[in-house]
Amino acid sequence: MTDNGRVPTTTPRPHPGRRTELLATAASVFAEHGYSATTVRRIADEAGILAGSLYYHFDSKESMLDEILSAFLDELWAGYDAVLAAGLAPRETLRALVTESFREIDRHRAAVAIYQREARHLAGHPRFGYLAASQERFERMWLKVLRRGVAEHAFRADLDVRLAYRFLRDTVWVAASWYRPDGTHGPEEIAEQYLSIVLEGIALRE
Amino acid sequence: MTDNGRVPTTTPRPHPGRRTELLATAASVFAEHGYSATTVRRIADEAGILAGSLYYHFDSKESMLDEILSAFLDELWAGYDAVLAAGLAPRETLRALVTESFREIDRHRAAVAIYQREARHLAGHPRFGYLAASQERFERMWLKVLRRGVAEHAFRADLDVRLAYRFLRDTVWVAASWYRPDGTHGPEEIAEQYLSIVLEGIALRE
Amino acid sequence: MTDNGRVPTTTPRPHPGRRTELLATAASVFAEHGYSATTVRRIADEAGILAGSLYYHFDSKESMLDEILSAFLDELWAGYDAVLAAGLAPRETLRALVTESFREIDRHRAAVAIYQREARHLAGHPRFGYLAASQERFERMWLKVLRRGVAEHAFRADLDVRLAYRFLRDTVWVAASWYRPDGTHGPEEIAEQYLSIVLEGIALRE
Amino acid sequence: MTDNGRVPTTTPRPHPGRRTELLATAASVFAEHGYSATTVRRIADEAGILAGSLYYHFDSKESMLDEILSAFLDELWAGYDAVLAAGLAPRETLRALVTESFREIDRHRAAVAIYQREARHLAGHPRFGYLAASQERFERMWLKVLRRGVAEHAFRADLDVRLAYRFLRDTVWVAASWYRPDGTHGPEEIAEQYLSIVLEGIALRE
DNA sequence: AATGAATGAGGTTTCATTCAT
DNA sequence: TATGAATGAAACCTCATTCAT
Repeated sequence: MTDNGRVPTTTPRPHPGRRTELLATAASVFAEHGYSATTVRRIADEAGILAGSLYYHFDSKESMLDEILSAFLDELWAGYDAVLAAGLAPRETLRALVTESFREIDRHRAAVAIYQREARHLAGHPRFGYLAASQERFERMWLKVLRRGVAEHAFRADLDVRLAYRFLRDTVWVAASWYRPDGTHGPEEIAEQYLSIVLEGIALRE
Repeated sequence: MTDNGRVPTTTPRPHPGRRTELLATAASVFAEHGYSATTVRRIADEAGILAGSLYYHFDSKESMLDEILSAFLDELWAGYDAVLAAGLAPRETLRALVTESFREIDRHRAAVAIYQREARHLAGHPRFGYLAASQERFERMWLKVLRRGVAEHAFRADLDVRLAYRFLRDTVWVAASWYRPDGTHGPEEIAEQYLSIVLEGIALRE
Repeated sequence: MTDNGRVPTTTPRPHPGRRTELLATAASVFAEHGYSATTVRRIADEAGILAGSLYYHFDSKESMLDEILSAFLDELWAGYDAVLAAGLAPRETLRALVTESFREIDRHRAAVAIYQREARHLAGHPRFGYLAASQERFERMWLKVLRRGVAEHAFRADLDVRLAYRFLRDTVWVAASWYRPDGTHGPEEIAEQYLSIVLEGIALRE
Repeated sequence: MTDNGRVPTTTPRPHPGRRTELLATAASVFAEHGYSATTVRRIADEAGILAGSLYYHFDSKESMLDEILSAFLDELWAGYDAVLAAGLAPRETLRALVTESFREIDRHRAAVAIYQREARHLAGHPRFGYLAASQERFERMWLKVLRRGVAEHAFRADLDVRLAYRFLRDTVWVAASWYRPDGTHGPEEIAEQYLSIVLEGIALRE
């Protein structure tokens, strides 16, 4: 057990299946080129097999996407739920949620990048209805935290909570597009710096 | 009304630019569905012509994308250059750059959205080398402003300028994905609220 | 009147029409790239107009080809008929026919090249039935000359006339693909050298 | 009949080369209709598959052409090189080269016909640079043989070697357009008759 | 005579998917 | 599990042709 609970995803575990490896490959290609610009053949090439062989493991290209996104969201919400269940004060809740988000980026960078790029467009399809549901839940969660924070004088009274919500949402997830974990900073450190800007601003206080 | 039979120039001239119209159509479809998921036929449908007819005006789907992005970047940099030429103090420069960015989002929402989604992926292609160039110039510009601001005590001394740069960059452009100008707030007002968060933070100051 | 009756085709006569100029342009493009690889736009470009404008002058691309080929064949047969009407001996008839052929190559190089390339393929189409007719007439003409020449001891008794016919036919017309009149030799001189090889062979006689 | 259940190897093996079959089909269609008038669908029809299926085997229509021509030229030069390596006298070298050429026509009729029709036009494209190279090598080879023949009194002293070269070149290859091997004469016999005309001429010797 | 814009048919190519082996 | 070959739909693009101006 490591002290931060991180398990590098590159370690191939005993063998929960070729599927998992292939999904990781698919996710990384989707993340790099976008879902619709990614050909099934490209994924197969990257995995060292032929395109047709993927269909032994998956129904379709879409179902790979589906598995990637739903697995990611499941984990994400498990993390969020744990935070929310802790019953912290607004400011601490916000810190914990942001930190948890950066941990998810660290673990599922590819999935987060795919989510960022494709969610709006996919949310319309019935198969991906859970994306829209998740977005709404996400929004409710943040608005609630922010409103409580304003009410309890943790956040500025003049805060436009809807704007702040979008600000936080974008700010956090877009990081997936540049954050590379090989660096010296772990997700918690990055989160800390983000929070410093979000909470205190960049201007010098007089 | 004129005595030489010429129609007043305010009347829509023979075609100040069918191209321009078609590019706007293309941009809005690219923005909505993503470049590679957009079919040329969809653009044509939206424009009320047949798919093949687009090729009277453009070489290829890719060249439409190219024109959209390069026209946008040209305008964007014209705006930025005007701001930089004004020689304002760091804090005011930052305000002006952010405000200018929101104005560009207002004018070229589709182009900005496309840029957001596709730039990283495109920057590799030789044809889109100017995207990479623009990104570097963008980074240099922001880092310079932020560093000067720290040096001149406009911004916090402990600011991680690289992180703040990414923060600003993402924060500003991602707004293109949700900002809708039909609302009551113009780009300047949105910019003002963003700046308030970025500069002062969301936490209540004691 | 020149002493060989040649009129350079590049001289634009008083104005028998834009048609003639355009046909010359079309012929040269067809000759260079082949009929089906030639686009109507290419012809128009070469002529300095837009593709659609060609249709003011011609019904179709095919009708341009038709005019080019039929004009060529008309002139060719006028020349051959004059030779045949002269009632020369076989050997002199052959010389005259070959010489006349080289003159036609000189005047209608493009048309000859087109004919070479496309005749076999076109002869099937009803519209180009005259090509097949011309080919048959051509064959009959040559076989007659050769047979008479054998009978009258002008040509070798062991000559395979069908093979010799093909040999002559190919040999003469293929010259259109390399013969360039800018050189120092006129068509009559080239013909003379060809005839020397055809009649006497290249081997040294002991 | 074998005791290990394996089908005797004379039975069409799994696929010694579907590619090769398809190339033969493509070559025959290209030869008949010309490269650019040939549709990929026509080739596929002739092969009994769908047009798209060709792209499992080949990159493009152009790459089929490329393979056909380069395979042909490789074989052709292997044959010529064997002849040249034999170190025969000029007259015998010429006989052997012409005979070898007719053998190639016999084996690769389609490729030769395509070469005849398209080489000049293609030699410009970078991809087909080897065509130009081959043409130059061809020319050097023939000029050398002819010049040696003149010097060694095998051929007429007054021979215009450049003209004779073109004459031979055209004469030999154009035969591909009419020569059909189903006939009673093999390529060697046709070559013999050609050589008789080329060497001795058609005129009766007094 | 010529332009500018479009049509519509059809061409080449791509690609997710299938399936016998 | 995976391959090799193919399908079939649809994508991008080309091009001869039309037509109002």
